[in-house]
Amino acid sequence: MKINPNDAADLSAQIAEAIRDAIINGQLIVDERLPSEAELAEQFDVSRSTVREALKRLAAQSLIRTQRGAFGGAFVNRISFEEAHGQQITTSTLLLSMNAVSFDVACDARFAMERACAPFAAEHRNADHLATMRAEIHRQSQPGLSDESWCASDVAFHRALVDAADNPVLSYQLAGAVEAMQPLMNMITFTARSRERIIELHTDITDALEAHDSASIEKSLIDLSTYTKTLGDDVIAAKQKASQS
Amino acid sequence: MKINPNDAADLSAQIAEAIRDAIINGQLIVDERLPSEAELAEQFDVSRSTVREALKRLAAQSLIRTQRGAFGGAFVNRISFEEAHGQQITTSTLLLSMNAVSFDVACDARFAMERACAPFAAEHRNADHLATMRAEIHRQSQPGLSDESWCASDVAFHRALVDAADNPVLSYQLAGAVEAMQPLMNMITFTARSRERIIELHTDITDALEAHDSASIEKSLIDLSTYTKTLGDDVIAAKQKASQS
DNA sequence: AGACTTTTAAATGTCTGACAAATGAAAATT
DNA sequence: AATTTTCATTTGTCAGACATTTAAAAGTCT
Repeated sequence: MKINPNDAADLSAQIAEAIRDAIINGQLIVDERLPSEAELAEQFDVSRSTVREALKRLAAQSLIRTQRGAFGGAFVNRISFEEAHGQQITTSTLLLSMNAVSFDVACDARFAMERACAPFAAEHRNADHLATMRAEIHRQSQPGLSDESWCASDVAFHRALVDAADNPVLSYQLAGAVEAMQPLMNMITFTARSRERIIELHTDITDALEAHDSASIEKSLIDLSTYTKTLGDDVIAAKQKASQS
Repeated sequence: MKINPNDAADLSAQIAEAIRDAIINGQLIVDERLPSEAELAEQFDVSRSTVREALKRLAAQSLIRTQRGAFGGAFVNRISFEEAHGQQITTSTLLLSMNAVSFDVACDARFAMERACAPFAAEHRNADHLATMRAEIHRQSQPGLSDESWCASDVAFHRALVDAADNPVLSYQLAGAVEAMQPLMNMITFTARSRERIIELHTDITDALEAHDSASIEKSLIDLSTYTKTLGDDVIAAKQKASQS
């Protein structure tokens, strides 16, 4: 095996790419052991350090795992939903925080995706989902709840709604997206009155879910989206006013 | 700066995590230069190789970029939608291929998310989007189109629909999800008759988009999803029959 | 024979020191 | 003033060494 020499990138990046390709197109299958670092170094005709840097790149993407000791080595990793989820959140969170995404755009995207799972949630929801959601609503109605706890409960509520769709692919994609947008959502300071309104909508959503009424879920989610955007606009307006004075 | 010594993980992983945290919580801002490898080695009290492995981990996630030469170094990278998109596709593709996701589940998820952007697409679509979609439909109706070209055109069509929503966050999330599921979709062998039916639905979608008719877009997408699942079931049934004989 | 301990080989993790290559600033030259 | 050269800095790569971990293999004891 030899690396394309006319490619300008670093050797370690090229080697990482070569191995990544081999994994993606199935030349290396799950749990298969890669050659040892020394062997790879010989095959690619580079030093062991360079091979190691390449392997660390792959490890950072959960494509491989390494094990020390005899009969250890680097193995193709079966990436789990949890790992993928974690990576998606890191990437998406940074993407949003670094690219000046407006609150409205993020809000639209978040609730649009959530709405997508309404029909499935309405069909597959079980008692556990409903219980979780009602428990979170109860928590949200506690007086003196801190902003962090409020937000955490909000995430848990929506997470339960997404999970009710009983589709791991949908859960993975949506939960990642929703969680990544949380920092943006946290810009909002929730007053007692706005909390009350949101709890109202959460209750509507849960009731509709219990009644298998997909259309009502979607309607309430649209209302929630609109209301959240209003709150966001207020915050922005207040900020602008503060900066002017 | 010192690393928690009671943590069992590799030093390079710990250092990568420490720097990643610093980036995520804003202690390091975009385009800021990190200390040189030698300085980091001193700060963390490890060798330069270990620091380098940590930096390669971060580079693999597009969190930093490096530049050689005097006044070069590692800089906090402003992750772009393209980069994030690419990473999401790699992760999601592997996740799906390695975890035995059923065709129906993937199909449901894919079309559910696409449906989510229908209202926005209906509102924001412009002539370019419609032109792209009609061009792809035209391509799809060419006789003798190879399976690869057909699939590529299908992706381009749906990509245009997603982009019509004019929401970069939605585009990023959905395009990534749709693209990641493409390998699963490619299991299907599209006969002339099934292509005809899909083109019909694509035309319906485009017409509805032109008419700003969100409900009809959603309805056609549901039909398309149902029909695609039928095709998938046929393939699976044919496979089972083949394996039995 | 079977259970336990010790040895050992193989692999990753880390460190040191060196040199190559790139790169932009500063100095020297025209 | 413009151009060229020098130079210091930094990443990229290499070679070799040792530490640590690990499971198989060999040895030992009951």
